[in-house]
Amino acid sequence: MDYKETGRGENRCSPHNLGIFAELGNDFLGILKNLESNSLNYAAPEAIYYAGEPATGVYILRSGHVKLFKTTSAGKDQIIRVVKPGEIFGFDGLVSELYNHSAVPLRQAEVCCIPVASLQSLGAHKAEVERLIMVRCIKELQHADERLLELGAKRSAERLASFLLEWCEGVAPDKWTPLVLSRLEIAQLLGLTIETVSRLFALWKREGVIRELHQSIQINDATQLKLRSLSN
Amino acid sequence: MDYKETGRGENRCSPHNLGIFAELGNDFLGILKNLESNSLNYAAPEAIYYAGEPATGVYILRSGHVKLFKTTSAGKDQIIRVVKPGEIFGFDGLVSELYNHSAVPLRQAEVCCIPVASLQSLGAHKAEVERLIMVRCIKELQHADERLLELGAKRSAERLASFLLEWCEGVAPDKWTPLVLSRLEIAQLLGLTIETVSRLFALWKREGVIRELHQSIQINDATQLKLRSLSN
DNA sequence: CGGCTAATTGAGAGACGTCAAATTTGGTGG
DNA sequence: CCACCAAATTTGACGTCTCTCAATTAGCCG
Repeated sequence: MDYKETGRGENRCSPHNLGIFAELGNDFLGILKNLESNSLNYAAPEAIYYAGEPATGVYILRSGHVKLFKTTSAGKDQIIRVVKPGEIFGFDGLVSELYNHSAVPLRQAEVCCIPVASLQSLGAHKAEVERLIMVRCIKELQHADERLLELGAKRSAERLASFLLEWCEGVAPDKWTPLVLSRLEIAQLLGLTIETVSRLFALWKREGVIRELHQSIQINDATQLKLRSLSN
Repeated sequence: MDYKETGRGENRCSPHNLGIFAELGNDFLGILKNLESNSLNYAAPEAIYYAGEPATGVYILRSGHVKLFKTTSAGKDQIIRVVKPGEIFGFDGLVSELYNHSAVPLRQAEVCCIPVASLQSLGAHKAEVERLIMVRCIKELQHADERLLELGAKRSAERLASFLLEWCEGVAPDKWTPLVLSRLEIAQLLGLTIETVSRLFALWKREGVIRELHQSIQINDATQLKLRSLSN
């Protein structure tokens, strides 16, 4: 499969796998199909959009992962959120002219792009969509609250432990979870440096709390990790 | 005026000064008046709601300030947001059972409480309200993004400088702005300690960048402060 | 196998936190 | 108006967590 810029498919989004909008039922899916929504493929280093660009589209992630981040005046990145398949992102355009953050795939991402203009012309279904977006927003706000607590009130080990637990949430203890983020990206997410993240990984691997193979991780001792995610 | 618990007025909210909902026009204000929305007064140490309580109401702040915060397992507070008059807060109930954070007035707060149940029975106006809440949410999400950048990627001086600039935003350079937060609360907002905040204040006052009198501050050298809010 | 990038590891420095004491502030009652 | 008290703030000395800088190793792809 070719995910280069030139290889990006510009097809209609199929009604399947539309994540949040699936709740709207097939009625809506039909409508959405008639919108000029495009399915787009992105590879790792290329941006879906940059902070400050005109916010023309709302995106649904269909596969892969997307990191949303802001950049300091010194060029330091802070990852705001990692988007998982089925989730929506980039809805700044519903409120403001420009995107508030940048969006880049972690490795690869297949997204469905819905122009903001299309959402305005939904007629009877507009309210439903706005309700769904409202619900999604509130949930994200709650998630942001949690992240603010992490960054503002916790130490490095607590942050990393929380992150790993969340990342591997719902995975069987003996199963491997692909760690799509590099050390740098984990550091940028947790407000730390590559080195501190690396040291904690090394320590916990030596202690047998976690395991890592290729690009995947496994939580060996969840109890211990939960312990370390708590402020003592 | 008595803001003690016992002195809390339980009147209907007048249609004036309803902040975000004002956009809905008088039509809606009439409807809102018919809802069982209560005007409530709170004084500093008493909570409007606590994290984990059933999220039964949505609030509009009519006067004063409210801090929204989460508490660590170690009892450390992180202030998520400071609510200003006209703003809405506590809309977790539209999505989840329980409040996700706690809400306490900084000094005093007059709020309008709208039961979630009432919002559900708005009929034709429900969509309008949900749209307004969606818009508000997106804006708050953008604000949260900025705060995450502050906490994750900036040093103490940069955080405090940004905060002061935002707090005094739109105030004439020779006017005083009431600093409603204590040193502790500023520290809890910025993810620092009382002492570091105090030291920075002392330094900047010595340098003549800011001034402080009673509980009010004034930015003497905005250029210098902006300089210090940027990552170097 | 070479060459590049990511990750690891070590040593040292610095920013911020912690602890404790001194000082100021604001409110209260004489 | 002043004295007094409790709480908030300031200030200092010190500790430590995390960053910084640098060198080494591991992983990956042609």
